This record gives sequence, C-alpha cells and structure tokens, in this order.
Amino acid sequence: MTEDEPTTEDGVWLDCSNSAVRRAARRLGQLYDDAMGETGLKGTQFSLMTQIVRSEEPTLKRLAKAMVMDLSALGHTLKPLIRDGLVELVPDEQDRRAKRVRLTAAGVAKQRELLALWQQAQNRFDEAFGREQAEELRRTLAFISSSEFTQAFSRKQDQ
Amino acid sequence: MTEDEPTTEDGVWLDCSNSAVRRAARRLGQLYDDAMGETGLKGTQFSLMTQIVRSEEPTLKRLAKAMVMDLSALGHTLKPLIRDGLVELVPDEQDRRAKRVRLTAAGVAKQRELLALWQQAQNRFDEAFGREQAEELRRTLAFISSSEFTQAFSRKQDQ
DNA sequence: TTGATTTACTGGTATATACCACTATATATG
DNA sequence: CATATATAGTGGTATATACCAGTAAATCAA
Repeated sequence: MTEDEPTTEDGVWLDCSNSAVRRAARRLGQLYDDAMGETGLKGTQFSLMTQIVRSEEPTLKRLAKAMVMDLSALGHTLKPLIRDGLVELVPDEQDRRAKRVRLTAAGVAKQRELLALWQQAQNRFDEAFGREQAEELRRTLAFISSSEFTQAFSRKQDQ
Repeated sequence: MTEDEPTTEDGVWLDCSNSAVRRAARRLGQLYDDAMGETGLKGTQFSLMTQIVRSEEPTLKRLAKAMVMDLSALGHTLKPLIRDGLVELVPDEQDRRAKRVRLTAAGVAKQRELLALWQQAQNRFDEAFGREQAEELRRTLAFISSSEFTQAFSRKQDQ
C-alpha cells in the first residue's frame, strides 16, 4: 500500500464542539436514513412524526421548542409531510392564531411502520457503541440541547 | 404561574441517538453562529475554512471525507465562500480530474478574524460544560464520525 | 373601548446537506 | 492500443434549517 489515499482520517480538525457534533450528525444521518430503507422517509422525518405523537397535538410553537428548532424552519420541514398526507395542521379552538399539529391516519400507520426500522437502527447503534454509553451520550446531548445549558453558556458571555 | 406555557421541556422524545445529536447540533449551531456576530459568516463556514487550512490544499474528495460530508454537498456548501472570494478551487497538476481547495488571501485573513470569535464561543462552551467533559465529548463524537464506527454499526446489520 | 404591544404563524431568501445522473479523466485489462 | 471500469467533480432536485419581514389575532393599558 502506497501512501496516497490514507485510510486514516488524518488532519481532521477535532477541537470544535460545534463542528464535532455536526460531523456526528451527518454520519448518523446517513446511518439512520439508510435504515429507513424504501419507506421514502428520512430519519429526521420519522423523529419529527414521533415527537408529534409524544407531544399530543402540540401547537407549532410548542413542537418547535421540543425539537429545538426555529418556528419557521419547522413550518418548512413539515411541508413535505403535509403534502404527502401524513401530517395535518388544525386551527386551535381557543387561540385562533395557533395551529395544532397531528398525524393523519396514514401518518399514524406510517409512523408505526417506521418505528420497527428505527428500532433496528437504534439497536445497532447501541450495540456498536455500548448500551450504557449510548444512554449516557443521549442524556449528555439532551443537556446541551436544554435551555438550561443555553443559559449557562450565555452567562459566560460577560467574561 | 398557571399551567400553560410550561417552561420545562416536557414530553420530548429523547430515545433516539440520531435525533439527540441533531437537536444538539441545532442548539450549538445557534450558539456558535451568534458568536460569529457581524462577520457575515456562520459557524459551519468557519469550521470548513479551518479544515481547509488544516488539510493543506486538499482535493474536494479528501476534504469531503475529512468533513464526513457528501462530495456534492461539499461542492454546494463551498459556493458562497467561492462567490465571496474567500476560497478558490485549483485544478490538480497530476490528476486533471481533481481540484484542490484553498483559502484566498482574503480567506486567510477572514479565518484569522473568525478564530478569535470562535475561541470565545469554545471557551464559553468548555466553561459551561466542563473542560474535561467537553474534551471527552469531542472524542466520543469523533469516534461516532469515524469510518471505524460506521463499520461496527454496519456489521450489526446481519442480526 | 381603543390603541400599543406581544404572540403565532407564513413566505421569502439563504445556507446545509443528500442522492442521482452525467461528464471527463484516469487506470486496468485483454 | 482499445475498450471496460473506476474515480473526481458538476448540476439538478429535494429536504433541513435559519433569519427576517410581514399578517393576524390576542392581550395589555390608558
């Protein structure tokens, strides 16, 4: 083997937390998307649909907060799912500014179908990474995603 | 305080590694982008420019690998930086299929300017999260990003 | 009750990122 | 050498995601 095309990923800049987490997100995106197979949906879309179920007809605002996502970004992300009849928006009765998000019947069925595929990917992740460590990593990442962490980060601003 | 608008982020689906890492990526993206301030660039663009420097005139292919990014995605991501005169592509002498990526003089200056802002954000992160833990997290994420991990994950495929 | 402010969402625009089909170049094979 | 194959990059299209400027509805204040 000559020295070109090194298999070791040399020279990678590993010092930035932001960069590190995005790299990992790209990698896991590929892995989980693969696992979604021929369903036509991506891992991100499955996550979003699952969060909608968990949140029990959240408003867009609340769902955006749960996803740590910009409200308008969420709106755009939902469009393909609405177009494909998996998700629908229902005006709130009390507050006519608000819209509630829910899965359609087709959406519920699709989410169930994807759940099995997701579980396989998740199992593979846990086995490859170690179940204990995987759980700890998810807790760690949830902490970083929390507004508590954002506040701690922001407080450091003034020296 | 009444029970509407709960400040606790309840009902968040925390079980998915893919979802967890993306949520954290969105959060850190906001934080690091903020830190880039009025420079007109985002944290991702700074990371990319820094990786270009570290890789010493990589080809697009090698840079994509270092970033754990799809080759064509990298091409698209580079476009605004090329348009703004911060990055340039130079055809390789030996292999005329390949193009090498490098910062222009303006790009080098800009990267240095951003470095100081990035360092502040990174310091805040390390203080808020704990320096030791931050380093361990980055190592962990680098492992997940590695092809070694992808192989381990993929081997689990066949039961 | 009316005017000011805040809140929830929408649409536009820009970057981030992936996959696919295509082109051009390089390499391997008979 | 000529052809088959593999490699590097480009362009199109689609989703992911952010910020900003608007609109409409709710709430607060005088």
